[in-house]
Amino acid sequence: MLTKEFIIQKLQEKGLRITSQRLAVIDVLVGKGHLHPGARFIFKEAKKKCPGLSLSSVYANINELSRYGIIKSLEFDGKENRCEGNLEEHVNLICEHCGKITDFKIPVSLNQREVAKKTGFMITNNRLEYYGYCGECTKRKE
Amino acid sequence: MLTKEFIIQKLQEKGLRITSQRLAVIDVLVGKGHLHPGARFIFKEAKKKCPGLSLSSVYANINELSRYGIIKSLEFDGKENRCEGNLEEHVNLICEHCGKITDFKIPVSLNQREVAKKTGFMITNNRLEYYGYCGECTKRKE
DNA sequence: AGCTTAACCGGAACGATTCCGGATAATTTA
DNA sequence: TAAATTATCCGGAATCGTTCCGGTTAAGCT
Repeated sequence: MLTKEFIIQKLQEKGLRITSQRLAVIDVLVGKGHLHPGARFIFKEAKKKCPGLSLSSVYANINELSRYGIIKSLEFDGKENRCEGNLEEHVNLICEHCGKITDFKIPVSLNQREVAKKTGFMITNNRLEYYGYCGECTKRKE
Repeated sequence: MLTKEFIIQKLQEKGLRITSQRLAVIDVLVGKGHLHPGARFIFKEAKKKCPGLSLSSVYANINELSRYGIIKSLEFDGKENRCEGNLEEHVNLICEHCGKITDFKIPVSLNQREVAKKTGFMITNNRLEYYGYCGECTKRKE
């Protein structure tokens, strides 16, 4: 699981500064109950701890964390991007109704070597998503 | 494989009109050698056969075809969306260097019932992507 | 405490997509 | 095969998330 301490350590290794804005953003990213937050949500939440925070700084921080492989940024049809801290191979279950994103560990993962052998394609990253309706929204529908 | 005739038949079933603009767009979508075209590419190509074509019509057609499940629209980080006609479950191998998208049949697919049983999530659609470098771009790099 | 410069801010710019209202043409009906 | 209906088209304006910019602030080193 992604922790504040881990991120701070990583940032210091890279020589990046630990600013109050950055800490506020990180707090939201590692905060419980709100996995996969979008930029607007991070902005709104982080502003509580850091009132002067600007939206551009939120984006700058997301990009920086993403560049160093600390988080991953997922983007969706027109909608805003969502951040994710779980870097293990998994499938994202995305609810079309409420937007909630749940991680699902893959039982069998695609063999990257097999792909490389058959196609010559060298895999560096992945994005696996199933769209549909989460348990709660399925119940509510009935 | 997606054919022009198949699409036209589907459209007629749904009571949609067969216009010259629509045909030009479909021609690009089913055209050989250019799988996964983006809106701008479709616009540019389709304009050759239908000079008066507008970009908004291209988008309208993509949306219509997508709404009826004839094609799928994939979108990427800031970049433009890409259309795909292969609706069977597969992984898209996306080259970070040249942007080429190759389909890769999945040997073992995730069991949807298993997901539903464990999480209550009802899958309706999926998006499976591996990012990296295609064979040609890997060679070129060396 | 002073220096360097990464990080910040606000607002303007960007780019893909959508929305609009009037014009056009595909299809149906007589 | 002409008239009627209305889906589709067009061009341009609007939208919206994200990025870029130039000037300012403050983190971290000496």
